[in-house]
Parts: sequence; structure tokens; C-alpha cells
Amino acid sequence: MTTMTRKPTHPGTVFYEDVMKPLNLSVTKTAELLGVSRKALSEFINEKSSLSPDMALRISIATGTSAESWMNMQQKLTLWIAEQDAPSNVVPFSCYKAS
Amino acid sequence: MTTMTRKPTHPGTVFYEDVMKPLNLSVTKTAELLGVSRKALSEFINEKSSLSPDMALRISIATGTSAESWMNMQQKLTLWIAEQDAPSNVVPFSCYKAS
DNA sequence: ACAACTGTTACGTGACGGGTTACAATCGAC
DNA sequence: GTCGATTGTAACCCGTCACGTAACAGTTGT
Repeated sequence: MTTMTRKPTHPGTVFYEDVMKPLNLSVTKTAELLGVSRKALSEFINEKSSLSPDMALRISIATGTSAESWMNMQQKLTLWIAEQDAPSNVVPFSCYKAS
Repeated sequence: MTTMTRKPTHPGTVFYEDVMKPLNLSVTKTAELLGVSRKALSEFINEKSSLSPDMALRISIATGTSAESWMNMQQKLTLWIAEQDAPSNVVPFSCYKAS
């Protein structure tokens, strides 16, 4: 049930490590290519903000990868964070209750 | 590339049709069980709001399904909407450019 | 040394999900 | 039929968050 996996890596970190760094792309240059502000990109790769659908689309267009794959990373992280303090006041529907 | 699929169904609609309706669960009762306000649930099943990670977690706990499956529905829809007016000012990175 | 550029950080803004409260509609009991 | 209770939804306000603009400190090059 509670699989208790390790905290998934932030998509921004992956983007920086696996895309920008190998291509020697600066924040400024990358931001220009993606069509976003340097701030937006900086916050993203520094894990200050999460991956927005818009940003995922831009990355997919710029790199030729699927937007879904990037969104999936964010989703995994988002869910993991939410699970850290899971809601306690949830009552399972009758057909699922063990009692 | 642009697969141009049909608009994915809202997870709230699926939840209402496939869970609440078969179990004869009212909005009020379901909201109580999930531990959210009637408004939050009402807006969700009426496609006025998207599926939040918190809501996904509650649904997964209440129904015994995976939160990921619900989040995936929302993600598909979110991405589809974002793709409707895809950003035009994106420049592909050099190693991907055809020119 | 100084000018140009880098990456990051306040500041303000718009979008959005949630709770509380108020409202119209519907159902039940008598 | 009438009155009360319950239903689902809408109005209002608030907190959060991604974004752009502008300003900042640090580095590079000439």
C-alpha cells in the first residue's frame, strides 16, 4: 500500500542535468529558446517551482521529447509530496470497507 | 506529431458516472466520506475545477484505486487543453533542428 | 577599471482550488 | 397542500503558485 519510495527527482533537475548541461546551454540562452523569462526557467531548474503544462509543452517542442514524460515526472513528485501528509479523514466507501 | 485526439474526459465526470452513480452516492454523502466540502466535490464532478493531488489521494483511499490513474486522467486533459493553443515562440535546440 | 553579461531574487499580477455562507429546488411527514 | 429538512449549486473571500518585469550581486572580457 504505502510503497514508501524515495522522493522522485524534480523534473527541473533532470532538465538541467540531462539537457542543458550536456548541451552547454546557459539559463539565459535556454530561456530565450523556450520563450520564457530567465526567472521562470531559473526557478524551475532550482526546484522553486513545479513543471507547468506550458513549460512541459515548450520543453517537448524544443527537445523533441514527449510532454507526457516530463509531466509524469512532475506528477510523481507532486503525488509523493501529497502522500507525505495523507488526508486522515477519509472514509472508504461501503463496498470497499473491510468491517 | 500533433496526434489531434479527442478531448479527454474530465476525471470528475468519470468519478461521478463510474463511482458515485453506481453506488447511489449523493454529493453530500460522498463529500462527507472524502472529507471535503460539498462545494469542492460539486465543482469537481461538474468540471468546474480540476483534480487536485489531495482530491486524487482521497478518492484513491476511499475507492481502493490508485491515485496515479486518476491523476493521469487529469494530466491527459490538462495537456490537451494546453496543446490547444501551443506556444509559438519556441526555438528547438540546435541538436534537434532540421536546418 | 569598467562595461556587458550571467544567474538569482523582490515585487506585483492573474489564475485557480478550497471553505464558509447563502440561495433555489426537491423530498417527506403530517 | 404546507411546512420543515435536505439536496446541489453559486457568490464571496482567501491562500497558493507560476509568470513577467525590474533590480540585484557576481563574473567575464577588453
